[in-house]
Amino acid sequence: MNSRRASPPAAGKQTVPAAPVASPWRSSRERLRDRAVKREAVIRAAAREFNRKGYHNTSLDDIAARLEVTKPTVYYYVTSKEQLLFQCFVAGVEQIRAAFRDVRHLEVPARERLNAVLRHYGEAVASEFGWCMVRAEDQDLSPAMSRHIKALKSEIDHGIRRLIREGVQDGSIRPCDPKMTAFALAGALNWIAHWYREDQSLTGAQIADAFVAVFEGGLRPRASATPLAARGGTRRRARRAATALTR
Amino acid sequence: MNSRRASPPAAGKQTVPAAPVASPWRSSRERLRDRAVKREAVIRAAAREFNRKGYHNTSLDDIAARLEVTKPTVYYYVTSKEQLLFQCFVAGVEQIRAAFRDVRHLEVPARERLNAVLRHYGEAVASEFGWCMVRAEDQDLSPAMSRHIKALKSEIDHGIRRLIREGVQDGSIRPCDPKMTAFALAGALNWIAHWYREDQSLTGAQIADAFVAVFEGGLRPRASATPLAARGGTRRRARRAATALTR
DNA sequence: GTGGCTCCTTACCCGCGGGTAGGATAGCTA
DNA sequence: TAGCTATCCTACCCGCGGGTAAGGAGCCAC
Repeated sequence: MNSRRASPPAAGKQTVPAAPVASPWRSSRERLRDRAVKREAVIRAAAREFNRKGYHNTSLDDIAARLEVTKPTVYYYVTSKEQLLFQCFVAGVEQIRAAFRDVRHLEVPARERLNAVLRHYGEAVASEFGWCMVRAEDQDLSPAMSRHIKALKSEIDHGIRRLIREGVQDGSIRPCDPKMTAFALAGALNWIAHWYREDQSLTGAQIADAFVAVFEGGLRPRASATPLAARGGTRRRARRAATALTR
Repeated sequence: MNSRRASPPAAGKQTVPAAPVASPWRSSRERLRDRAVKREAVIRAAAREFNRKGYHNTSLDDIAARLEVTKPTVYYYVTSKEQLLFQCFVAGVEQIRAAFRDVRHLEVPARERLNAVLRHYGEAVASEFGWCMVRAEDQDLSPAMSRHIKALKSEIDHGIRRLIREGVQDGSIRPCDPKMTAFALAGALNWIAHWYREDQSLTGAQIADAFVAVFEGGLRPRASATPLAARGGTRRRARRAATALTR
């Protein structure tokens, strides 16, 4: 089930999106014949295209063209477009489930475990499967698959809530509403899939780190100042207009 | 340009989604004839359908059926499906722009102004235009409209960053990276559009309030405890397994 | 009452894209 | 050499849905 480690030939990282992704069919002469590898390549290619153009704007001809094969070949490895999306989703979500498993037995406060999960979460969302994982709409899927996906999402959601509750109990997280807090955290991370592009300067992990820092510390200053966000805090203002648009 | 205040007849809030939305064509006899009102009704109906089924899964026949008219009638008020999405987007984003205008001249610390904006932001995302505003993909739009939408989104993004910078300067917000912080905040709020349904218990404003509380305080406890998220914080753990799944 | 305008209809076009039918080719087995 | 299977192809089907053509019913001006 988790044989998703073996990546295809990988002909070096190419930032030019026009170039075809590393494809097992590359030299039509000496074709490899490992079915699983090819099937995986199909799923990866689909993920990339969905990522670039969205599910509905990607045709199976597009995906096939990327792999330098024809549409029926894609259908040889996959039964429908819907299943393709589903597989991409599962590939992405599996990374997050793995993160939960990894921290489950760490002997550190819950907040640190939560942070570790969120970091992997961010990486997964920034990965090539991020789009599919995050934006697979249940309206695009059959009821059965929709249920399946909802269950997986719910599992992750409740995993985060549980870590939050544990953190509140062991004192590493300040008291809060686990449900809404989980929504806020997951939402911020999910949203990465909407703006992140691989050719960006930051990696998924770096973004996740930055977000975790924001979540941990909060906006309000730690030291002293503004005792209760009280009324007349007008003082420091005034030089506002001057500094507004500079840098 | 901002004549978007006048809402149609509004025959009471109906939670049953099957029932048609309040429609000016309701009684086919005495039809109103104010063009702007009808056009607006078309846009609202489109927003509702996009919200329910997504852009690509909504046909113009669906929208027309909701209004109890035929497809060409819809085309009488709108030139294309794309424009429909764009109008929904603008309607939503205008609420947020209004929030920025409202706080611009308040004489309070920047953090409070930011909070006010985020509250309105959350309300807008939870509104009927939330889906369109947040999930309108530029891949679905012509280059021209895509540019337009990007510009509006960028304006909002930079508005948030500016408030954060000002907050850091006036001391109401602890030092942070404005860009990443803005991404985290906006992402969490945008994500509301993915899970919020109108028939839910919480209103958009309540959700936004809860999120703002999380952002402000942060996860780390305020008082004492865990000086620097240091190493061996294993102590309080142990009763973990017992309390994990209770409540 | 006639021309013209607004608004909405029925009936249609047509391309895109998911999905399939029915072979070819290549390699393995014997 | 024949035969079988795995893999990939060319050629096709067909429904959905965006968008249009053309006309008819009400209404107003003169």
